[in-house]
Formats: sequence, structure tokens, C-alpha cells
Amino acid sequence: MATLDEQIKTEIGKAVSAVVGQPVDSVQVQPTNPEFEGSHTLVCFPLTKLTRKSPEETARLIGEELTKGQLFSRYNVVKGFLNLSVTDPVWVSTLQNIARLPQFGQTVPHGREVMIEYSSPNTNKPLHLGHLRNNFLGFSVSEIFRALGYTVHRVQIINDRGIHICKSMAAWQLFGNGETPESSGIKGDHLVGKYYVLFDKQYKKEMADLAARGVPEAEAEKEAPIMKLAIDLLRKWESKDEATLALWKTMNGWVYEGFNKTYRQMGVLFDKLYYESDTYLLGKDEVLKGVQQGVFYKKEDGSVWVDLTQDGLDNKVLLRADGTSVYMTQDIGTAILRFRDFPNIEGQVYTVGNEQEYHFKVLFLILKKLGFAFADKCYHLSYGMVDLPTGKMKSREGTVVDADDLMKEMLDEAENQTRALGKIDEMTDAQAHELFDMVGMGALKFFLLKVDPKKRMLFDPAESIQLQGHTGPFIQYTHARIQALLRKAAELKVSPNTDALDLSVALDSAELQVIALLNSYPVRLQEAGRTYSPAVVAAFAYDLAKEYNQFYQSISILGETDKAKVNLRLCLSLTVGRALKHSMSLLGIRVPDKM
RNA sequence: GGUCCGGUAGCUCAACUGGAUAGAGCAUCAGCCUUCUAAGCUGACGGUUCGGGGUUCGAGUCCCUGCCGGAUCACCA
Repeated sequence: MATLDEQIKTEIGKAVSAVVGQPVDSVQVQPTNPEFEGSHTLVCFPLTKLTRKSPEETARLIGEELTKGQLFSRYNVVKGFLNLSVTDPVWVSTLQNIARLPQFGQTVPHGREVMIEYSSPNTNKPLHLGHLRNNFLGFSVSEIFRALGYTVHRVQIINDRGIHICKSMAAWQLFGNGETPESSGIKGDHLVGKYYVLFDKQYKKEMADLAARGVPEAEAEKEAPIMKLAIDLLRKWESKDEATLALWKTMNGWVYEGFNKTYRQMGVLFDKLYYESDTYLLGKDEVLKGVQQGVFYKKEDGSVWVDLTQDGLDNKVLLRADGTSVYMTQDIGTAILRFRDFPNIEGQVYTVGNEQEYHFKVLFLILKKLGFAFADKCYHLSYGMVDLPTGKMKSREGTVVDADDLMKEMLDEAENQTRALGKIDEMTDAQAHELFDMVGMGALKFFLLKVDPKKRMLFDPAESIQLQGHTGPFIQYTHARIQALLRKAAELKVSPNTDALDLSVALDSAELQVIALLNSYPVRLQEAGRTYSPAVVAAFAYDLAKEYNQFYQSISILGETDKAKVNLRLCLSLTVGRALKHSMSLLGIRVPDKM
């Protein structure tokens, strides 16, 4: 059966063709401004060239034609805008169709597959605010694609090797005295991060000493004893020195234990993990093959390059003169490996900050030059930096907002405000804590996801813990309110019955607005998928909650004497509740039944 | 310097990809709980959409130009 939107489009198409006298391929329909009567508006200016009449006259003729049918009851014309009113029975039956689908918004799985990468941290320090935006985005986009019927593989590449972890290892060897997460009570990732900071401190001190002795800076950078130790550890690691590997494994193990706790609190999941230590050599063969194919070229010193000047970019190194890989080499290898692991995926989505836009442009170009068709289906989900009111986050200046700390603060704040409102009086301790978690995380996730991913955003802590207004908790509250209403209805034995919906009830404009909004959900979801933007889903959830609250506040539901109206309003509430729950779940946000 | 983003109310963000009088939240002020959860609702205040040109029935949106902010252009990752 055709959806309301499809029916409307066909009807309007027919009417326009009838008035214009010839088929018109595309007509422009938009939602009517709330200040005018109607729900759908046809923009008639573009048609005047064909009708050779004024916009008003054109609109009037089409309006006359349309109101002959069953879909529209009335029309009005403002300038060249034809505002159309869909009849109440059509709206009620639209609501009925939606209410009959418990999985409204969910597309039936069609088997197409995508891979989505997100998170992908280094293992030398704990996760911070920037990672939160990354993880929430990646997880949410995964959920959106699942809702659109895709099979999604959520992956990350863990940067577990390299000089950064060797720095932490070096500092631990020097200053650690055998300290472990158990002995110190410090979470593993934070403990390793502590030594990374210690490394930096010591390194700076040694640099200063060397400078005082007149050693040039460039030389001092490499000659500082602790740096020499780190470089030595990296070399030993690459030659598979047993003791070094053991320490590396131990310290990475601490980090993973810490990360897993953080991921659990964040509520994100992965289907497969890739480790750089397994994949970092993979790209080399492909690059060498590329040299043979003539896609890349080798310089006299033995380094391998790709010439991208034809594509408006530069020359880029792919293998160092000593034959070792660079970051790009690894990424080529990893990309190819993933398509081998999952031959059916259409493409990969990389959730990585916008400072790496150039890198991914180059990566996709190279994959294409190597002849991989999937290169066209790769997408860099590039997101903007998260700034603080004090400016940019800088680890060296200690202005980084730690992910664990922040989440804890959010939960504490949720608890404070919830207690202050006396909301947990009838709850068990466990229920209360689950609520604090839902509200705190809901506030944080919504705050980070409501902004267009592409845009750089400001994280104001004071604003992020707001639980009123344009926030996650506002939407959660609306959901809880609806559930309370439905519980009350059940007590009164008037639970919503979608089959009993009476198509002849007259709709209030507040009811109509809510139904129209509900009806737009599938389109909004499509848009969210097309633009890889959870912000679209967040906007929908907020709009719906806002609109519902206006309805709820202006119209009595259980106090209504007309039984048909009570049932309609309950069905409407039930359906809104489901849509809120579903859309919020796509953001990784849970909604409570009481709050 | 080259390339790519961005600049919208005091602040944080929208604006269905060219449509009507540019919308929300926060903040400020004024109202609404004896009635389905006030984490709510209603109203007021708040704008030269960075400046200047252009394209057309119509521009925050497209083109040119200037200003401001950011990212990037490594044998780093």
C-alpha cells in the first residue's frame, strides 16, 4: 500500500499535469508554515512558465482540481503558495497504519552490508572528550544504518604499537617500581597515561639540560636519554625481543581493561577489533605490487612514492628508504584486509576527525589507482573538533577533558537534580541508579550528537549538564510521561486500541501536527543515513517531543468524554512513545518509563 | 602561500539543499500545578544571517570579491 506521502505526490502530480496540460516530472511540495492553514504546500512559481498565468491563478486552478479528490478537504492560496489540508480521516488512517507497526521506523533487513569504523584510540593514554564525540557518532551511525535495513560491521583499529606506547613503557621502566593497576588502585589506561605524562616531563627536563650544555635542539631531541630508551624499546619490539614484548603486552593489557570499562559506560559495541600490531606490515606487499604495475614509483634512495599531482594533490611517500611502512601504507593494507574478511560489504565508513581529511582523500585515491572498485564506496565520516570555552583541548597543557571523569560528573549531576526533584521516592536503589545513568548519559550523548557532525562544536560543561530545554532528558521525560499516562489508562481499562480507531473523529490541530510529524519519521531517517548525521535523528526526536508536549498540555486525554477521542489520543500517545524510544535508541540513548 | 571547512539573536545550535514574516534552547522578564508527571506549557524581549557586488519571480542557501576563525599541505600517527 502506498504511504500518505506517495499518495499525495501522485495526486498532486496528476492535478498539476491536468492544469498545465502536459506531464510535469517534478513538483515542489513542502510542509506548510504553521501560521497558515494546511499541512502540505505546493510551490507554484516554477509552474507559471508552463501555465502562462499568475502564480495565484495557477495555484487556485490546481487547488480546485485537487479538492475534487478524496485526499484534500480544503485549500488556500497565499501568493504563489498553494496550502492544502489533508482530510481528517486520511490523517487518522495514517496514524492507524503507523500504530499497527510496533517496529515503526525500522526497515526490513535487505542484506546489504557496510562496515563502520570508529573509536580507534592509541593505547598510551585514556580516552577524552574528543573520543566521546567519535564513539557516540560512530555507534549512532551504525544504529541508523541498521534501522535502514543494513547489516553493519562495527570495527576499530587499535593503535597498539609505535613510539607512543614505547614512551609509556620507557617511563614505567625508569620510574614505575613495578607499579600495576592492582597495586596502585589506578584504572589501567590512566596508569599507562600517567607514565606517558612522566615521559614527557622527563624528556623536557633532559632537553633543557642538553640545551644548557649548548647542544642544538634538533640533536637534543634524539639524544635525550629517555628518548633513546623509547627508541631502543621500539627497535627491540620490532625485532621481537621477548622481554620487551612481554612488557608491551602487559601494559596494553592494562589499557584494554580500562578501555573496556569506559566503553561499557559509554554503551558502545564492536563486532571485530583490528590491531595495528597485526596489520601494520600488510600494506607493504600491495605497495610493491603497485610499483610493478607502474602505479607508484621508486626513488634512487629506495623510497616509494605515489604521484597525485594529476589529481590536484602532491607526491606522497608510501615506503621509507629503509623499507619500513608509514601510516598510509598500513591503512592501505588494513582496508584491503577488511574487504577480504567481509567480501560482501559495499563500503567502509571511517569515523575520524576532520584533521585527517587529506589523509583519507589520498587513501581512497590510492585504493582506486590500485584497481579496487570499492574505493568509490569508502566514506570518511569527518567530524569537527570539540572546543572548550577556554579554547582548544591540549594534552600538554592539561586542558584535556577525561572521558571517565566527564561521564562520572554527568551521572552525579543527574543524581543531584533527580533527587532535588524528588523523583526517586518510590524507587529501589537499583532503579534509581539506572535512572541516573540513563539521564546522565542521555544528556551527554544528546548534547554531542545534536550538532551537525561536520561542524566544530563548543563543549560548555555548564550547558552540557542542563536537563531542561533542548536536551536528551527533555525527550526522556516526555517518554516517561507517556508511559505514566498509559499506565493510568490501563488502570481505567481504556488502553489504546488501534483496530477500534474511529476514522470519523474530528481532529484538533495539535493532534494533526503530531501525526504529521510522526509520519515524517521514515523520511528523516533516510536523510540521516544519506548524510551520515545523527543530528537529523536528534532533531526529529526533539521536534516530536516538543510537539507532543504542546498537545499534552493543551488537551485533556483521559478527561475527555467522547470515547472515540480518548482512544485516538491514547493511540497517538502510544505511537509517539514508541517513536521517541526508537529514535533515541538510534542515538544510543535509553529512555525510562518513570522519571 | 596552495587547498578545504566555517562565520546566523548576548551564548549554544536549527533552517527539509533556492521558497512565505530566518526558528529552538539557554539567559532576562511576565504568566500557568485541587485535574493524565511543572525535567513541562504559554507569552514578552532579542537579527543588516561577517562586509560588498552579482544571478532571478524569490538568496542565510548559488557565483565573484574582501575581512575574520580553523584544519591541512611530513620518510608523524
